[in-house]
Amino acid sequence: MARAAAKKVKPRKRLTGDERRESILDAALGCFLEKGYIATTINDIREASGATTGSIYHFFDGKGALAMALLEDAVAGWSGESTSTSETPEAVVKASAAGLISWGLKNPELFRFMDEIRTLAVTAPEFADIADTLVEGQSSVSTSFSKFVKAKKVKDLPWPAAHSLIFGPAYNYLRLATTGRARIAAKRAAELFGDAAWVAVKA
Amino acid sequence: MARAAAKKVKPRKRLTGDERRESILDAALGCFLEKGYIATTINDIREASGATTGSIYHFFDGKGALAMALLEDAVAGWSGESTSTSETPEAVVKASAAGLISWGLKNPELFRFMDEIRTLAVTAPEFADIADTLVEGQSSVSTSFSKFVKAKKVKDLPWPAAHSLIFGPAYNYLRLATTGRARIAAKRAAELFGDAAWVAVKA
Amino acid sequence: MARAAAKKVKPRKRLTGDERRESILDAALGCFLEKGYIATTINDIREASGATTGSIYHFFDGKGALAMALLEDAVAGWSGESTSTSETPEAVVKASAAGLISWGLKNPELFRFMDEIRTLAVTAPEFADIADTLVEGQSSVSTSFSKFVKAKKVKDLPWPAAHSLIFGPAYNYLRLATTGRARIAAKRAAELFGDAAWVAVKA
Amino acid sequence: MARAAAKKVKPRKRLTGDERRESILDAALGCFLEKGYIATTINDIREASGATTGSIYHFFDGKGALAMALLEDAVAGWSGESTSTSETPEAVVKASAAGLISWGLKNPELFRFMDEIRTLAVTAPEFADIADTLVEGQSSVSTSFSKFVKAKKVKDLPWPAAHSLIFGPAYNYLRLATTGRARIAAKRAAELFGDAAWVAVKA
DNA sequence: GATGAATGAGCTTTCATTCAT
DNA sequence: AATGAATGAAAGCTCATTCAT
Repeated sequence: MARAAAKKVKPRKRLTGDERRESILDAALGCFLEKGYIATTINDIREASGATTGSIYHFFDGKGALAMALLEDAVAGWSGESTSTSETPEAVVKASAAGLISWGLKNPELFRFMDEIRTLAVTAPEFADIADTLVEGQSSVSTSFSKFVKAKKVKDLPWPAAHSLIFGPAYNYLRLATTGRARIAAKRAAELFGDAAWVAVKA
Repeated sequence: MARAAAKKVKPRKRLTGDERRESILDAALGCFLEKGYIATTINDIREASGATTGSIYHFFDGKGALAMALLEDAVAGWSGESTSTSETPEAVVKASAAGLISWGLKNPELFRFMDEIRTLAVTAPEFADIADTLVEGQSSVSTSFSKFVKAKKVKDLPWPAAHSLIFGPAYNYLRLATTGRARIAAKRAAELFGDAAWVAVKA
Repeated sequence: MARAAAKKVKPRKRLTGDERRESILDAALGCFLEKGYIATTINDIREASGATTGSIYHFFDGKGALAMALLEDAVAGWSGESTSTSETPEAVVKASAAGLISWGLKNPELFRFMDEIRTLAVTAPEFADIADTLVEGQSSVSTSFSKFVKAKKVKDLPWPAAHSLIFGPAYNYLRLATTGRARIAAKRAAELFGDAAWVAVKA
Repeated sequence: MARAAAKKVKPRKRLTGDERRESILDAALGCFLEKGYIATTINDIREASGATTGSIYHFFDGKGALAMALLEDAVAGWSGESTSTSETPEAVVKASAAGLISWGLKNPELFRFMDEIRTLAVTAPEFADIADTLVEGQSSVSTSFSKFVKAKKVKDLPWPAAHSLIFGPAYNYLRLATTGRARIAAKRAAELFGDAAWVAVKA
């Protein structure tokens, strides 16, 4: 007896290797941003990218590897935002906090994604490598800060404490803002938390 | 149709409802702290508690309900730690930040658990109810802060911003400390972040 | 640390054995009618009756036994409805079909319940005993029909065929009516299907 | 976090998608007929088909979807059997009832399956969509009947009543026959119930 | 009689990953 | 390089039934 035929497969566009790789990355990013890393399945990425399961595994070592590839870009983007034109302690500190705010408010879903991975990294071994970066952000500020301490421009604080004073408020605010619990104009927020960071650590 | 009749069973220690309930909660807490909420399975809790699957579901509606029961305790503990003896703006603000630090350093695993659930709450509907509490902490400080604003004792900031300035550094520090990235004496840390909180928001 | 106390138990009204038995039967009937036999759990009955699980099993041998107890009453009710005052072939046949309609439209949920059990009885051994009754209804009509055949008052049909001609339309109509697919005035429907039954089998 | 990597597996016969799909459908049908839809588990189907759980879910959305796929075939078979060569009222009505009988006696297990699902559909939401079709059968007869009413060829009855008079006896008889309670030669039965249907509704 | 905690096999379903084609 | 069928352990959860108290 005739049965409903298996569902028709839509012909797939032929892409070069690099294009396919990119399209998978894009799709993965979209999925991770939209529904979170955990809730995203390989199948979601397959559907969003138009690639096949096998293809995804041909290019990447799995869900974790996809996340890692994307995180590196994300961290780089955040880094770029935080660069100050001047090298004075005040400028560097302010730019660090303000940059985090600017970047986070511009990329709220990316921020949430990073926050999620950061949390997972505490227990998931696959993210152990990137955990430090996610928790502490770019390390260049750490280096600068040591110099400022020696120059007595800022309080003599261990880096974790300084990091918390500089980035903590901004990070906290982004958590509120990216989950719809706060909304100040981005510019004002960047200024506010930049100033606060400097007040908190200046000598 | 009918489920297979129960087979002969090895007799199990008979506990009263409350005892069993407690033993399940304790086991769940242990598992969540050890391997994280997501990685913990009902089976883990079953083994750790000595209860059976059915018993766990007899007392709780599932993994989420267990987490919720535990979180209420956690929030209560944090709340208790943050009470100041005085009601002056300075005392309240300092106690809030210092209390979070004290509680978190005393209960590092509980803090990590809270932090994990807070992140999950962004996407997991089962934690939507408690999300606000986890993100913003006790709301009483929010009320007090409004009064301080009217009395011109603190800066006129929207609560999300103020919350970030007061709790952000402490929260950030706890994240570093509870994952082995920082270690200052608890007392000094509480003082440091209490003072910083006050400096950040005072008028 | 204090935990939410186990939920308070509302004091239970003390009933005599017979009262308790009745209350369980009533609750079971209500549940079966409302959500169907399969979808009803012992827990549903427990909640609806106010009895405890143990109590239910003290009085009945399980879900199946509860259904059987109720079915006997149901069948009796149906039987009662179908009795004709006269014993003429026409009166008996008409009363049989009309009685089924009257009873079914008066007890639509009970009809659905019986229909459900009848279907289950095909594969579920626990209902094998009652299967015949559920499929064929009261057997007294069968006996009468044989006599009518001998008296040449009705067609000479094997009982299954006669049963189908007499009860089939009514049964079919009840299936439509009790699932919201038909609605004729009960009286008219009883007449209609009574007449049709007689036309179908009369010699 | 990550699911345990797949272990080494025993190689399984490789089938094309369609072959595997068919083998699963066949196995499901066999199980449903043998033990009933409700009593059949995915595991039963897995064992009967030789597919793995994952494979079954790869092709179908679950037990309900399997039943639906099979039902479509069943309804189609029934429909095909009921087509009359002539379009006169008498031919159409007779063919409808006789066709149901013929199809049902040829596919007794399929009829039982349909009957089971029809009953379940009353309460099971997953079958709500197909419920009407299962209860009322093919709708084309309904359309024809309206025309016959207008042409005064048949009694002026609402469709549910007409449906019951036409199909009710046949349906009832099939229920008896497919559960071993009746056995008339198929041809005679088709004639008998075809004639009865026409007598019941002709003007 | 009455209680309700305890049982645990069994259910449906998910999904990261593999690998024959 | 690409495909997608196949894998199968493991997850969360259900529920008729038992039995110590």
